[in-house]
Amino acid sequence: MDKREQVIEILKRLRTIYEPKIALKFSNPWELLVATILSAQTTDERVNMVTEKLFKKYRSPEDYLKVSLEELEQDIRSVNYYKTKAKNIRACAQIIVEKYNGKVPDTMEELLKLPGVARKTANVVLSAGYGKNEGIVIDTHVNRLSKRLNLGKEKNRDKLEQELMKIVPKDEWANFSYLLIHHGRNVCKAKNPKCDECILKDICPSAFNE
DNA sequence: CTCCCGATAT
DNA sequence: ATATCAGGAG
Repeated sequence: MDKREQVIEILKRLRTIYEPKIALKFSNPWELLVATILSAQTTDERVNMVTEKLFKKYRSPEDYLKVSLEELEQDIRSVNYYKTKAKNIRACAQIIVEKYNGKVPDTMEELLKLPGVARKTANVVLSAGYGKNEGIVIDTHVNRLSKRLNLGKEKNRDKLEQELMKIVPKDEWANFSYLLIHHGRNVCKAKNPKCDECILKDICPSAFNE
């Protein structure tokens, strides 16, 4: 079985147990951008807890500019790196209000110019926010599972993304990312993966062999 | 490579 | 106590 066929089989199986959707809660691209910035090194569950209150208090990018940086920091204090993230969210809001008329950009090029936004965050906004398949979301889970499943071996995340883009059908790029992320959180965990109950164990080179 | 620097699981 | 969590910037 070559890698392309292996990917098809993996997608088929994971689709029977997960929805290929992002777990972050949001109702527009701006909220998605904020939630994704908050999600760095933080579980989606915690981000959703924070944003549930946050999005009621701050409705638009302008609202984030009306309060002090310290107040925004306190409102997101339970996520990791809250000071850096508060600064980045504020700076994003400023740029989006001034340069983009309050609308989050919908191209990779423009998104990458925003502070605190690299390819991972940009790919999330493009795929989950605008329905565009520009690339593959490479987060800690996609990175780990790709290596365990022997789909890619590049250490550099941008190179791994290029490697995976060659073996995953383009119309499945977004689905691939979100299915692997769900599986990474629930079964194929960084520590103590549950290989015995894994739906992929018979085709995984790393099963029971960590 | 280091810094950022909270909450939770083990 | 320590590893890890939907990372990115300097």
